[in-house]
Parts: sequence; structure tokens; C-alpha cells
Amino acid sequence: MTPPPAKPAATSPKGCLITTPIYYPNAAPHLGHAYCDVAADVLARYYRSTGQTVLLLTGTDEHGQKIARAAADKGISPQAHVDEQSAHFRDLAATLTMSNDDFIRTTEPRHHHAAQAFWRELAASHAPDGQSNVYLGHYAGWYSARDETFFQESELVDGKAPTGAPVEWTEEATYYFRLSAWQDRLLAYFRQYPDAIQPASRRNEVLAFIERGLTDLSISRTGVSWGIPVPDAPGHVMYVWTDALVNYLTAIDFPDRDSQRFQQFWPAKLHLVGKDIIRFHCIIWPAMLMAVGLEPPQQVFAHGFFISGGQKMSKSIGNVVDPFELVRRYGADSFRFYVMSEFAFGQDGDFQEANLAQRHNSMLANDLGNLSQRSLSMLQRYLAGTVPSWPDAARLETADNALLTLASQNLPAYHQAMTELAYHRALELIWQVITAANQYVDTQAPWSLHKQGSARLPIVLRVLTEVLAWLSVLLTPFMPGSMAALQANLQLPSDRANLVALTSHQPLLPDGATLMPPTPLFPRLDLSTFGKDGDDA
RNA sequence: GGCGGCGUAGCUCAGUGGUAGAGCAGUGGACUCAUAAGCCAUUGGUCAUAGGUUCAAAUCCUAUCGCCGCCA
Repeated sequence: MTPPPAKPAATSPKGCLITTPIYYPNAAPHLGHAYCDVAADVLARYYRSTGQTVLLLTGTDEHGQKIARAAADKGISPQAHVDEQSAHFRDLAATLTMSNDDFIRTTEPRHHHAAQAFWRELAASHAPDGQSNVYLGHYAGWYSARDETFFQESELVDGKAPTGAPVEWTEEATYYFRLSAWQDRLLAYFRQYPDAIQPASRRNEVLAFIERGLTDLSISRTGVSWGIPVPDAPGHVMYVWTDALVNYLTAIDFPDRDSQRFQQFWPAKLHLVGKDIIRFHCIIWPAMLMAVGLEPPQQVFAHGFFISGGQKMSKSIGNVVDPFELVRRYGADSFRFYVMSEFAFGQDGDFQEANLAQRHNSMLANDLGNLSQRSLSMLQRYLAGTVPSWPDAARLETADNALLTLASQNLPAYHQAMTELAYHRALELIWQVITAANQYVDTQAPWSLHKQGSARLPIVLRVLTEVLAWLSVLLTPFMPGSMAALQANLQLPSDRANLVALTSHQPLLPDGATLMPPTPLFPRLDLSTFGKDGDDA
């Protein structure tokens, strides 16, 4: 009834394709990868809960000179190197309880097939000016292997790339993509769909960049062997970005445009990216897609980066945070909750482990965990754990209705926040209900009702358990593990544990279930060790 | 160097012309179902600085300082 998303899922053939970037496995996964995984997963779980069919993708981008060199340094083959490195990213997704439906590796045969097919289509296509989209040219310029990027002489700073990476003079035959011819189409597209690039500040940057004029893009290399061969062009392999972007199509059976998955999931609903790669996703990728006659993704959303303790994370400062270690210490759900609640998605944030622990205690243990514990303990103690029947509307008093109304009133704003990826706002709305529920416990004082033998007691406890079920559904995208535990404790049937059932105006919980005694959802952490010198490593 | 953003309570931030706000942290109180949690109350800010416009400025304008982003 309430969600703004216009199409009811049941009648909509379109699914939601949600992607993270495929990560470059030249180093261990870091906090930024974990952040993006979590954000994508929260959204995917949210849309599934609303009844939509979701395809959530992540993976690794395994080609390029940098990978080949790292492998050579280790004295192993590139394939052995990426096999080992890619596994860490797969582990990270699992560690974070990410519900990805697939994990794309660009070294897989299916991806080679898709990437080469994409190239062929691109090469056979024509730009708006009537010329071929791909042409053979000659490249002479500076190349930074670390950035996998070409730079012009004027872009160099002290003889190095703007990023500080060393560059080498490179002269070779190369295929170009006629990006310059797509400038007007791109501008028209982004002006027609203002939400296609978010946040707005990134959109403005992209538009400004396009307006200044685009130059054609070198899309093949000859000096590199670790890559996907360009079809019918011996000696050429695809530039790593040309290859990598196609991964989003690989997963949906490209080049088979008639396949059910392709039909269902393209165009992608959302590419989540770091702000460092928006140009690839907002200029090159849409242009290439238009070139082969495919729609650009509906939205590219650039998330922010973390700093730590007010400084950029770097190994030399020693403030690098290992996501595996954090999950080991606090659990996946606390980690997920912290990064989703503390920061405005799309803005940079200062990641501080002490704040994570603080938030775990104050919001998860004290507010939510204790609400659950006190409610279910009283149910256990006063009513032998039996869920009371849902009362007739006439028996509900002002306080009951006020709490239930607040919950349902916040729902439209919750949906809006979720669809806008304003996760912290969604959680704030949920917490209003949690706070109200704790106030409700105090004002209704079930312990007094019990002493008085009041008929109000089962009503109040049923309202509380129902609100807990409600909260568990809204919070499942953020904290799937803990909320599953809560739902098991409440004996919420799995077919009721979603946003479709929640908006049905029917109580979520079955009457009369007998619940087991509760166990604390989020045990409190001892914070006395924070603020002192040494964290244990 | 150009363009843009930001600078508000100890911390994270909301607030774009009309009496300075929220959460967390701190302090006090009443309660006791609960993870010594929760609830109620409360301390705390010359809104970066200096000018200007206005009856009225955190909000609009100018300059300066600091941080950040994009571009060159």
C-alpha cells in the first residue's frame, strides 16, 4: 500500500540487477570493498523482501599488466595468482553474509565469451556520426601500470602519474573506441534521467567532464599478454577496463539477448561504485552500451570512502582496518549496522572501531536487544511463553494504537530512504519505533498489570511481540543473521517475514505459539579497553 | 590556477531569512520487566573569522583562514 516503487512485484517481469564493482585482486580486500558489499547486499535483501526478483553480483577483475607483474614477482603464473587472490574476495562476501547470487571472475570462460562477443558487436556498430565505433590507430603516450591508465604529457606531475605512480612511455598500435561521437547522446541521457548518476555532486562532475569534450578511448593493448584476446586481431588484448565492464552482462547470459535472465535483468537497476571509478561507469560504459544498442544502467551510485582517525588509511600510518578482523571481533551484523547507520551513503566517513563498539552497545544491545529481551522475558514469565491472540480493535487503547500507528506511519519514509540508498535515514526511522516501544513498556508497565491481574497484560505483550516481528522484517536487510535469530525466537513463519506480508494489514505473528525463553540478541561489549594505548592486534 | 562543497554542542551531524536542534557521551531523578539495559529530566554552542544587506542572518553577499572534491 505504501511503497513508492510503482510496480507491484507480482505483475512486473523486470528483476533488479544490483552490482558491486568487480574488485581488482592485487591486494587483500579492505574496508572499502566490505562497505560496498554490505551496501549492495542491504539493498538486494530489501528488494527481495518487497517481492522483487533480485540478481546481486560481485566478483573480481583479474586481467591487466599489474596482475601479470605481481604474479611474476611471486614467481607464479598469473592464473595461480588470481585464483589465490580472488578467493579472498569470495571469502569476504561470505564473511559479511552477503547474499550474492553469483561471483564473476573475468578469467572464466563465460566471461571471455561475453567480452569477445561484446567486442565484436562494438566493432560492427556505428557511432551517431555514421563512422565505425572501433578503429585501429596508433597510441603514443605515458602509461601507468599501477593505475591501468594512459596519461598525456600535460597530465604528468614531476614525471609521474597524478596519482604518483610511475609511468612508462608506450608506443603501440591500438584500437580506439569512438567515445567522442557519443558526447551528445550521453548528455541527453543524463539530462533526461537525473537519477542515473548519484549523488548529485557526482552527477554534476560527470556532466561537466562530458561537456568539456570527450576524446576517443584506447581499448586494446599489444604489450600485454594477460588479458582477453581481441577477436580477429592477433597480438591485441583488451584494455582491462573494456573487459571488466562487460562482467555485468556476463552474468545474465550475454550475448544471448533472448535469454530469460537477460530479458529480466537488463538494464541493471544499480551499479554501486567507488567514487574513483565513476568515469568508467558513467561515461565509457553507457557509451559502449548505447553503441551496441543496449540501455545504460538505470543508476550508478558512487559511495564515499573511509578515513580512519581523521587520516587516510595507509599502511605506513598503521590505521588500516581489516574487515575480516572486525567481523571476527564484532560479528557481521554489528559491522554491517555500523557502516550503514553511522555514515551518509555517498559521503566520506571516519571509520573508528571505538564508535562501532559504542554503537553496538547503545543501539543494538541497549535499545533493540534489550527491548526484545525484556518483552520476551515478560512473555515467558507472565504468560508461559504463549503469544496472546491478536486483540479486537475495540480492545486496543490509545497507547497501543499510538505505537502501532507510528510504525506504519514511518513505513513510506522507510521505503523512500531505502530506494534512495539513504540507509542511515531508514535506520533512524526504525529507531524511532524502537524508542517508542521502550517508552511503551515503561508507560504500560506490564509488571504492574501482572500484579493486578489485569486483562491488559496479554494485549500489551502481544503488541510488543508484534512490534518486534515488525522490526525484525525492516531490519533484516541490515542484520540478516540476528534478525533471523529473532524471528526464529518469535516463531515468525518465513512466508510472513517480508515486507509484502508486513504491508498486508494482518498481524505477522500466529496466535498461540509457545516461545522458547529468549537469549540476548547483541551481548554488550566491554568498552573499558578502548581509548587506551594498544588495541590487541 | 579555475569551478564546486564543507566548517553548528566533547563526538557524529540536521537545520537555507523569523526565539539555536537531534543522536551518542556527561549529570540528576523515579522505577524494576530487562543485556546495571530502559524511562524522565538536564548540563553544554559568541553556528570558522571579519565586514556587509535586512526590521530580522547559522541561513543572503564580500573577503580571509582551514579541510575536501572535480578539472587544469
